[in-house]
Amino acid sequence: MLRVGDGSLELLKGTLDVLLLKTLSHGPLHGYAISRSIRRATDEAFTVEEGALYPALRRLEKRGLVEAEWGVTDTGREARFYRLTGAGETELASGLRTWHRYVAAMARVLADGHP
Amino acid sequence: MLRVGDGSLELLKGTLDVLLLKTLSHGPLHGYAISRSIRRATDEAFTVEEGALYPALRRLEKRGLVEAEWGVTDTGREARFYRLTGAGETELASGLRTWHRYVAAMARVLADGHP
DNA sequence: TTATATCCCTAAGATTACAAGGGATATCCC
DNA sequence: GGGATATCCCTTGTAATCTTAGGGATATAA
Repeated sequence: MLRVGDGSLELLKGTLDVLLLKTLSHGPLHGYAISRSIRRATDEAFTVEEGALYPALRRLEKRGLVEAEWGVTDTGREARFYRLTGAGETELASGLRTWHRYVAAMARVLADGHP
Repeated sequence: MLRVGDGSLELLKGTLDVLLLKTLSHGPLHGYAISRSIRRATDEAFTVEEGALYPALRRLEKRGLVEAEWGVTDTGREARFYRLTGAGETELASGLRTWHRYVAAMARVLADGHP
């Protein structure tokens, strides 16, 4: 679970979607910028690999949670910008609730004295 | 991610081990009792399916984190009792730290205003 | 005798992350 | 000019681990 070399954690399968949706909730970003944003926000704890990122963005697009559009970055490069849709916002809210419930449930088990 | 019918959550792949180790840290239990303990502690939020539970216990056993032994339950039934080993305690401590770092990293992304 | 709870287990299927590639361009520095 | 680095896109293969869906057996209560 823990990667030894750097201090980065493996992503738990199922949490990437909400990370992406949340990151896009501040405004459209291209894949590379999304990855950078998450890496910086978590102080390198989360590094979103490209092999996870792009398939995940495709999944979200297919589900109608994000929309993609080609554009040009600040640095003058072609890039695909992803934008959160209305359905994406709804899913984000749901995902946040689910995550918080998950953390609460974990806390109940991991707290001492539940048997 | 969310199962609609009941209020139970799908387990994120990778969190089951620490749940099991923690549950066993209070003393030896057999599989069925472990499952029941977690279900009750989380107020039904987590239901550990048998198809996940037994393979997970085998993995932990193979890694030397738990030891198994046949015994008899309070109700007079044969059951395999799992006991946390020293290595299991160490792994539990490590798993707890990892989980807390994970939650903290998630929180930094999911909090408003990180871009 | 039927249902429910208690106990064990496996096999197939799906999902989803990582690893490891490939490709292209801009910019900085020597 | 040339090389390294950062910026951008993507796919394929692999591994891990969960859910679903079974199978089997016994005790007890209705």
